[in-house]
Amino acid sequence: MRTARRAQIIEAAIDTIAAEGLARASFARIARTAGLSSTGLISYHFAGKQELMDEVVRLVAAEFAAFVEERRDAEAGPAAELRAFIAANVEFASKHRTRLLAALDVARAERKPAFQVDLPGLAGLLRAGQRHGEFRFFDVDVMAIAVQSVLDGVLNRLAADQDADLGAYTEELATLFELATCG
Amino acid sequence: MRTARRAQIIEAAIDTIAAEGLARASFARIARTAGLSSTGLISYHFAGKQELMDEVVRLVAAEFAAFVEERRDAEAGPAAELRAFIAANVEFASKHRTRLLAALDVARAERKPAFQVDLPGLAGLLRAGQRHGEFRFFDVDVMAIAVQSVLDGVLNRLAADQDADLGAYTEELATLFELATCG
Amino acid sequence: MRTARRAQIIEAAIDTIAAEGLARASFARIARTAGLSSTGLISYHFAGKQELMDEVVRLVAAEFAAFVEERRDAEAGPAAELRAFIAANVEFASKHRTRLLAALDVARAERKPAFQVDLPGLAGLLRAGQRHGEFRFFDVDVMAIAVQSVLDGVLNRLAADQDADLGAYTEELATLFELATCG
Amino acid sequence: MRTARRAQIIEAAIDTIAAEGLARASFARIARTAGLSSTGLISYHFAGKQELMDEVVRLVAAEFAAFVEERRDAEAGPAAELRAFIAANVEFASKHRTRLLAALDVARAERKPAFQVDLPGLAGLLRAGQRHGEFRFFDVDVMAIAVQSVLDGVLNRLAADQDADLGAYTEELATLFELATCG
DNA sequence: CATGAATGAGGATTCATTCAT
DNA sequence: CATGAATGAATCCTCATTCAT
Repeated sequence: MRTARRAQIIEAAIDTIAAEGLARASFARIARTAGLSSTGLISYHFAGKQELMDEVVRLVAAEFAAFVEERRDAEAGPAAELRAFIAANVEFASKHRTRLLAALDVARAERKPAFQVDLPGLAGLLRAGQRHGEFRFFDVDVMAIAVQSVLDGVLNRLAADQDADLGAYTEELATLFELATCG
Repeated sequence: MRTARRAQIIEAAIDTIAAEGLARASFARIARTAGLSSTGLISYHFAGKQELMDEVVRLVAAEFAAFVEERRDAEAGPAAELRAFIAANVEFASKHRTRLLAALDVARAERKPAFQVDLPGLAGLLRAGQRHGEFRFFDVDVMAIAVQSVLDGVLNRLAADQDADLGAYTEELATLFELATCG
Repeated sequence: MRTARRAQIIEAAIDTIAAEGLARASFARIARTAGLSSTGLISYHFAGKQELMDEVVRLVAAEFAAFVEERRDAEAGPAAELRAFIAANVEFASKHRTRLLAALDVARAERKPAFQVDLPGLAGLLRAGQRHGEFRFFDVDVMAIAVQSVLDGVLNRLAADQDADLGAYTEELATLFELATCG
Repeated sequence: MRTARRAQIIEAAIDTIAAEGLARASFARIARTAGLSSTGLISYHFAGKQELMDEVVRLVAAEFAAFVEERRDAEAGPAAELRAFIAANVEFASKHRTRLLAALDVARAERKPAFQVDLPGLAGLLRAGQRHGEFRFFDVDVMAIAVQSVLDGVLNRLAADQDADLGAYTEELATLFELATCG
């Protein structure tokens, strides 16, 4: 099936980027990772390298969004939801380090904010908290960027130090933003 | 003079990376930017592409550190100092977007934390605040990463949207971390 | 077919080395000789220049060994066999000057004895002759080197003077070593 | 003095060729070996790389010829003189391995018989031996090439195995050619 | 669909040589 | 004389992409 091959190649691209870095993720190396005998197959299934890279970002962003969405509990109130959001982020970053790392590499190289899709949701959550009176009045966009950035930074730390204490990060960050938002 | 040419080439590298992206910052393009007649001249002045890239990061990191250092006021107390640190960061990012962007591109591609040199200083500041009783007890390393990451995120935003309101960012972030640290 | 192209490139390499010298046998010139449209094709078929050069030596050494082997007559006795060996060498050098010249160029540049593979066989022949009592007692290794070197020298002469009298060389050398070995 | 600098550069060229191989003996490396701070100086003192290489061969060939000449004893008779010639050759090769190796590398790359200058002298010696009746009638040119080639081969062996037994080689080769010439 | 050969542009780097100082 | 900067051609090699089979 067309879709299966595409998926296989995307996976190989992710693995290659994570293992060797974006700069060394050539079609040749991706094909080798995928066990394909020709780079021609990649060109056949993707319009160009750009499309393959776009798909890498798109796939991981979708997985990420789904993962986070699953762990939301809209009825728990904004503060609890923010904590859940942070926990879900750290958990995803920890469980799918490779995928996230690859997607961020690509997104950064293209100078696009990694998972733009996510930001509106996060901003909405923050705005809701302000309406409920649970959050103080801050610039929602700046706070959203802040949350996003900090989670990004944690991922980088996880990339460098695989044995970092996951639970500790979650607690520290949840507290940090609890204080920062609730004033 | 040796130093002048090296500096010129480093500047051209910075401009090229900022304008075209790290992936497209070849010796040919850097030489063109610098107005050199040959890529050979770059190789003459630098041991290899790696050295040139290292110098880009080193130069900007040094400028950045000096800029921030100048704006410190050690006698103002940790909280005020943290605020000054954040302000200096945002100001540098705003005034030297191009340079910072280029340096971060390189540092990220090498999967090295961008300006690692800075982190110890920041961590020291945070620890001092805790000793003074001005800051609550948080994990200093996580908080340092958080500050760093958020400033990183701001830079990215600045890269995308050149007209962002600088003062607003500074105020928002200063408040954010004031709350987060003082508890 | 993979093998055919490789063979074609090896042949082109041999011709180029023989015609222009090893130092000028670049991929570009080899590709031109072979009628290829790109040096990239050479890189596609060989892991690197080293591999191509190794194959040049390996191919010619194999042809040479086969040629000599065919002309051996183990039942004729060591003295006659040595003569046959010398004759085969001169004949090969004469008939395949180009190939031998190229292979020796490469082997020499790498400071490896040209056809090391051959030496053991030659040494064996000499030792057999000593056991049979047909040869006097000399240092087998030195004599092997001597035979090899003289044949090398003849090739060089043949390279410079294409019209040299083949038969005369064979006779002279056969007599020379007959006397030298039989004492 | 002009001559002194030239000599210094030639020596550096010899050392570089011997140490790194002809292919890697660039002006840059030769200048480094010589302790010069610019390759420009080499170009100033030599019309081109060709001239420098020619001088390497010329110098060593002259030293070699002088060395051999000193050890000749024209009154000892052709056979003894040939033995002395061989001994002198092996001795020179052993004492000045580096220089000889470099010169031969250059000469071979240019497909010129290494020390053509020497051959006439050797041929004369052989011819004299035939006139005296001490040598049998062989083709003088072939025998001269043979002697030369064998000594070449010995040098190569010495290059690979620095601890080879010098005296043994001399004895073996002297005997070899005594038998070969006297018949 | 898949293969592997082919293409040609572009990559960093090394080279001998020139020249102003 | 000596220096070191500059030049531009040439080096091997990798790349994404195309195409016949």
